[in-house]
Amino acid sequence: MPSRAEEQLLPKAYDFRDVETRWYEEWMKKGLFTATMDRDKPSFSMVIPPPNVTGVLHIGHALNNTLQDILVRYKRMDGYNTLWVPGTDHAGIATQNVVERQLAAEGLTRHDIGREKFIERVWEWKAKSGGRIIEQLKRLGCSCDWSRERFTMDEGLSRAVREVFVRLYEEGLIYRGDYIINWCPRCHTALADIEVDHDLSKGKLWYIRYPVAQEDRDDSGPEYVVVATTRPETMLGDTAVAVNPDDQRYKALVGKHLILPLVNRRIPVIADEHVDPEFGTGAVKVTPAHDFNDFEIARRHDLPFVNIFDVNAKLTEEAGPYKGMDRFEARQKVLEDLEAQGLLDHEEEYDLAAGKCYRCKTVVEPKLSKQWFVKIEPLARPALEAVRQGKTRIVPPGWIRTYEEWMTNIRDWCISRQIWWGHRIPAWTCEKCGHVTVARTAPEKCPECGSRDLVQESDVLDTWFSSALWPFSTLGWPDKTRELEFFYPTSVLITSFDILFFWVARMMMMGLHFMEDVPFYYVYLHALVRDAQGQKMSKSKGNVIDPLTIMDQYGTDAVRFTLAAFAAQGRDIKLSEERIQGYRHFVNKIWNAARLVLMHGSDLKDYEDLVRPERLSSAEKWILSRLERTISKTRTALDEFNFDVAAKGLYQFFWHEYCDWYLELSKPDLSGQNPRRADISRAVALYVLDSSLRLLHPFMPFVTEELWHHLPGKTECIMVSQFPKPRPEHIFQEAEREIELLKTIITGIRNIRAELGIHPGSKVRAVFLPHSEAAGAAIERHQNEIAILARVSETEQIASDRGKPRGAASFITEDVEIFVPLAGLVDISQEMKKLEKERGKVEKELAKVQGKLGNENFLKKAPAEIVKKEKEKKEALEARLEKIQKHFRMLEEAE
RNA sequence: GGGCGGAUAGCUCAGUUGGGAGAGCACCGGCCUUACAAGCCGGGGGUCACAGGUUCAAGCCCUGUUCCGCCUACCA
Repeated sequence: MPSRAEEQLLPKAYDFRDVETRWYEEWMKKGLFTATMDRDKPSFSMVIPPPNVTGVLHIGHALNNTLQDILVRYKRMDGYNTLWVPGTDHAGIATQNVVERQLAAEGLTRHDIGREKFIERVWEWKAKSGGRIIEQLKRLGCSCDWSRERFTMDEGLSRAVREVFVRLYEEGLIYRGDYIINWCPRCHTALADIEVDHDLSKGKLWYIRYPVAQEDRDDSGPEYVVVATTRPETMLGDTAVAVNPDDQRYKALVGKHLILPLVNRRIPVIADEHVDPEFGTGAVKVTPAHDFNDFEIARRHDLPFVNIFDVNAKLTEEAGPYKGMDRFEARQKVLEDLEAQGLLDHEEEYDLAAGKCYRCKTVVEPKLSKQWFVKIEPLARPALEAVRQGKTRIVPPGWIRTYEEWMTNIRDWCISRQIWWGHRIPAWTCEKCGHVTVARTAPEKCPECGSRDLVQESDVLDTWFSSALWPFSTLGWPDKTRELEFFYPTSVLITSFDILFFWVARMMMMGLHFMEDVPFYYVYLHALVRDAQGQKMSKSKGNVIDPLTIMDQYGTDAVRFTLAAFAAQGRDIKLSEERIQGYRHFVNKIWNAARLVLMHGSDLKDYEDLVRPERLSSAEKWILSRLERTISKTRTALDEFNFDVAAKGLYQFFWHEYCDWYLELSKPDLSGQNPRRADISRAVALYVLDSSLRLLHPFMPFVTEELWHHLPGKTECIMVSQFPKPRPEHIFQEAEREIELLKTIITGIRNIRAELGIHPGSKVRAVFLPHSEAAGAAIERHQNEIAILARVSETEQIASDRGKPRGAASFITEDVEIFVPLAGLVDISQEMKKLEKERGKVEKELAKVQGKLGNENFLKKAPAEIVKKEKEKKEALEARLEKIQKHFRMLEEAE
C-alpha cells in the first residue's frame, strides 16, 4: 500500500505519453520558441537543414535535429537571443516523382495535364501532406521558432532566388552553353556531378576490331585496330580512335582512317596525350557526345559529335538499324552483330563504376545538351579562404581537408533541370530575334527588337540553388531586415557530412558573395546512423529503426538521450534498440530519484537559501563539489560539440554519484530525528536535483519539464530557466577526499560480505586500523553511514596490529585496514587463498616499480615529479604487502 | 588512382601535452533493503591488429604490413 504522501506525489513509473504532448503544447502556447531581439543579449542562431517536403522523419533527421535542439535549448537557457529557423525544401525531383506516381495511378502522365495543372497538383499535394515532417519534428521536441517557418518555394525565398540568379548573370557568373552533362533517362533531366553516385559493379571489357580503311592499308600494316570498351553500344557514336602520340605501335596509323563497323563510317586515328598506352590496347574509341573524356578530346581535335541517344536513352536515327532500341538491348545486339562479323576480338571481366542517379538509381547517360551553369571558381575561392582562415570552423576538423580538396578541384555547377517543379529560370527568349533577357520579373517586350513574343525558359533550377541561399533568404534577404542584422552570420550549422558539398560548400559561396560574410561561424558535421552491425539502414535490408516507432515505445527523451550519448565526433553511430532501452531506464531513474526527494521535501520552498557551506556535512559538500565539476564538464563539452561526453557525464553523475551515493548517504538524515539536519539534507537533495534537471533539460526536455513543476516554488518553465552556472565556492576538495575514502570503506566491507556469502539481511562487526589521523577521524565521523550502507552492527577502531581480531576477513587499502571478524563464518583457508591472490598482484606491481627505480637511466632522465611518484608508489605497495603478509601469518596461526 | 578514418574487455566505444588500461551494455553470483526489479550489492574478463624503431618509459610518437569502413576520381 502506498502511503498518503506517495499518492499525492508522483506515480511509481514515468508515463511519457501525455507528458510529452502536454508540455509541447504549453511551450507553444506560451510562445517560448519565438525569437526575441533583445539588444542586451548576445545572439545565437541556427537554420535547420530543411528536410524535403516529401520527407518522413527518419533516424538521421532525429539525430540531426536532436543535436540542434540540445544546443539551442542550452543557449536559450544560458541567456542568449536564440533563433532556430525551421522549414522545408521543395526537393525538385523527389517531389515531382511523388506527384507523378499519383498521376500514374490515375493513368495519367504530367504531359497529359500540362505544366500549369501539374504544378497546381504539386501545390495541392504539398498543402495536404507536405507538413508531415514538421509535425514529426515537434514530436521530437524541437524548439524551432515556428512563426518563422519557411519553404524554399514560398514567395520570399523565390524572390531571393530570382535576385541571386539575375545578379550572378549580370556579373557574368551564370552562363548558358552546350556541354556534356549527366542525364537521367528516367527523371528526364540533367544532374550535377555530385548528384551522380558511383558504385562498383561487375562488368565486362570488350575488345572490338575496327578495320583500317582500304585506301590507308599497306601490306606491312595491320588490318585492324583493336579498341577496348565497357559500353559497346556507344561505338555507334564514335567519331575517332585515339592513341598516345608517343605510342610506337600506332605511330604509322595516326592520320589514317578506320571503318567504324556496323555503321560503316570513316573515322580518323588521332593522337592525344590523354590516352594511356598501358591500358587495354592503347587505342581508345572516341564517342564525343556520350563520354566526358571523349568530349574533351573532340573539342581539342575538332571532331564531330554524333548523338545516338534520345531523352529515354533509346537509340536515335544516328544509330541506323538500332534506332528505337533501349541502350542495354542495343548493347546485346551490337555484340551479336560484331561477333557475327568476326569483329569481336575477345572479352574480359572488368569492374566498373557506373554512374547512377542519386534519386532513382537509374544508370545515367552522359549526354550533350544546352544547360545553364554557374561559373564556380570566383565563388569557390573566397569560400575556401574563409575556412582556411578559420572564419568558419569545421568540426571535426578532419573534414577541412576534404572541403579544401573539393573546393580546389571544383567544376562549374550545372544548375538547370528539365523538370517542372522548382524555381523556373528567369530568362526569356525573344521568338523574333533570339535575344535572351534575364530579369527579376517577366519583361513585357524584347529590349533588342521590341517584340512581345517572349518565351520563358522551361527549365527550373537545381534544388540546391535555393538551399544555398537558406541562411540569409530565410532571414528576409534581399530586404535589409532586423533579423539579418541580429542573426546573420548564424552561429552554428549542424548537418550530416554527406551534404558537405551539396549544401554547406554552396552556402559558403553564396553567403560570402551576397552577404559579404560567412553564413555560419561553426559547421558541426555529424555521422551517419547505422544499425548495430554497422550496416547502413535501408528499407530493403529491413534494418531500419524508425524514430517514430521507438519514440512511441520508449519515449522521446530516451531516444534523444541515446542519440546524443552516441554522437561521438568522427564516428558512425551504431544504434540498436537495446541502447535506447538502457537510456529509458535512465529516464525512469531520474523520475524515481525525484520521487524520493519530493517525498521528503515537496514543501521546502526556500531550499536554495538553506544551502550554505558552513552548515553542510561532508557528504553534502561532496555532492555539491561533484555537481560543480559536472556543470563545468557539461558546458565545456557542449561548447565543443562533444554531445556524447556531455550526455555520459550527466548520466554518470546523476546515477552513480547523486543516486547511488548521495541519496543513500542522506537517507539517515532525511528521515532522522534532527529537524535541522533533515532540512539541510532535503535542501541539498533538492538543490542538486534542481540543477541536474536544468543540466539535463536540453537532452531530455519532457521529463525534466514535468519534474521541474513538481519542485517547490517553480512557476516558470524549466526551458526558460537559467542553465547552471559555475560556482567555484561549491568546490570542496577536502570533502571529496573524505567521501572517496568513505566509499572505499563501504565498498570494502560489502566486498568482504559478498565474498563470504553473508546474507544481506544480517549485520557484521567491523574493525578498522586507520593509517592516518585523517582516516581515523573520517571513520569516526561516518560511523552511522558505514553502519547503514555496509550493514555493520558495531564498529571499533584500533591503533596497532596488536588489536587485530584473530580469524577475520580483511580488506587492505592505503588509508585503512578493515577487518570483519566472524568467528565460525570465515572459511580460513578460503580467506588465505584470497590473500594469496592479492599478494601475487601486489608483488607483481611492486616488481615493476622496483625495476624502474633500479634503472639508473630512469632516475637520471625522468622528471623528478615522476620519480617521486614512483617512489611513493613503491612505499605504499611495500606497506600493503607487509600488511597482507602479517594478516596471512595470523590466519595461519588461527587455523 | 588519390585521400581520410578505424583496429583497445564477449559487443559498442572512451582514453587531449608519452609516465598507474576505463565506461556502458552483455555475462556470472547474491538480494523484492519503503524512490526505482526499468532496481540494489558484489564479481570475472584485455600480449591495446601485426612487425620493427625512437625513448629511462609507447595504447598514445615514427616506419612498414594486414584487415575493415568511408569519401573522391574522366583509365576507355
